[in-house]
Amino acid sequence: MSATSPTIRQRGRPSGFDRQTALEAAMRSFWAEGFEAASIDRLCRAMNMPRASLYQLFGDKQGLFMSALDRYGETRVSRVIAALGPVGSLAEDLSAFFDEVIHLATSDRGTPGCLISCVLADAAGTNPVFTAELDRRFTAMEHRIEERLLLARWPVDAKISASAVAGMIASVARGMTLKARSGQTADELLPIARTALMAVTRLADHIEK
Amino acid sequence: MSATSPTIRQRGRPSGFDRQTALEAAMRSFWAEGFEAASIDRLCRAMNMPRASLYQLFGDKQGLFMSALDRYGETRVSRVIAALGPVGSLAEDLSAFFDEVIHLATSDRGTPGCLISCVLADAAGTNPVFTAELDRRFTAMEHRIEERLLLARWPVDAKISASAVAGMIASVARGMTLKARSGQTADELLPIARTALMAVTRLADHIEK
DNA sequence: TAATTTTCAGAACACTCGTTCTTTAAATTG
DNA sequence: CAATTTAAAGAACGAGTGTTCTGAAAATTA
Repeated sequence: MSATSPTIRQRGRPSGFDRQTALEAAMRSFWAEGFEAASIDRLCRAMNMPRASLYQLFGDKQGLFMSALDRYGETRVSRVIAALGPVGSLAEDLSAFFDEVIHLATSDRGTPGCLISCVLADAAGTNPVFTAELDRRFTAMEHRIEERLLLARWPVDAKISASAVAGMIASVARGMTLKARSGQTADELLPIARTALMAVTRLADHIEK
Repeated sequence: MSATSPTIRQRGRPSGFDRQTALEAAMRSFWAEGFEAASIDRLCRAMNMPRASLYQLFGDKQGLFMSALDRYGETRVSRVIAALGPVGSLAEDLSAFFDEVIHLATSDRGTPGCLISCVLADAAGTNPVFTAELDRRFTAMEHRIEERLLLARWPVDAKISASAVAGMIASVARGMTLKARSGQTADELLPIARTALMAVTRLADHIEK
């Protein structure tokens, strides 16, 4: 064991909460209720964290939400991105991508839809910090998809550009999470994914320069 | 002039607001700020309507929001639906459909995105009334698109069903309104629409039973 | 003009909001 | 065992919430 081990005891009273567990709980609260509707009172209770610690760690409600978004990106969006591989063929990876999107938006009845597409998008209406954050996360996702398309030799000078196709794929995925928010199950979303996959495949087969 | 004309004067003091104008203002407030963030105080000011009249006419905040959704459907969604025609070919009508979606979500800087996809979807997270309303409006839109596809002789027994394609088209449209919420302009959304249109066209050309 | 009816303007209400502060509790250090 | 340090628990704060109530204002009817 190293002397500078990260598990050395702090000096004062040890905290009774785990930061990651607390952040997971906050993320889920925002996801279920929305940014405005999630109250600090309920957040503290769900996080098992006293108000003082919450404000010391995250600054304010907006800061907590941003941290919750980070955790969402690291634990949820990362799985969707990872499905893009490259693992198999483009079609196989896109299919896996959509499967992950559907799983993310429907697997937990308490948190339907997507934290970014359903909650952050609402909050982005008037808050410029959230608008920028939404744009950043949307753009990052599209770049990952575009990269995967280019890796599958999508012509850079095609009439329908890889970035446009990536934008369409991302739009379908987001639209599907909205449907999940309205109570649709995974089974009901699958046909949409299959259609989008088929459409992209057909597009790839008939690229005109 | 008929004796039972709808414009006969009321008995007491006339109201100083116009119901449709007020509802338009309420709709725009919710659209910009979200359901929770839009306060009754600001709503009354924007609607030029006293609190008492608001509560008498709409019951409560939720009732006002539902009425605002109705107006949104009648004045905004109706234009998108109308573009489906049938006016020209399927491709032409779908193109017009996407044009209307883009216009709806980007034409007014103060109300980016879509009231249903960006605001109602957030509120639907925990409120079952809103969940049901979101499902109803989503389903209605998809049925209209499916009807248009069937009118263009989309085979009822196709491997990729008309309802699945309609679901995909609606998903793309909704995903585009989310992008608009993040600040994207009409020009930036157009490639997504063009790609979706091309994809559906390719799909229609290669339907396997 | 007097009585009646409806609306208006805003005070009032009971809460809840996000945030800060104070006191007590629990750990380590010397 | 003190002294110190950190966290916990929750009271406190001012502002804002959705909603209801009250008295004055403005129209019509008789």
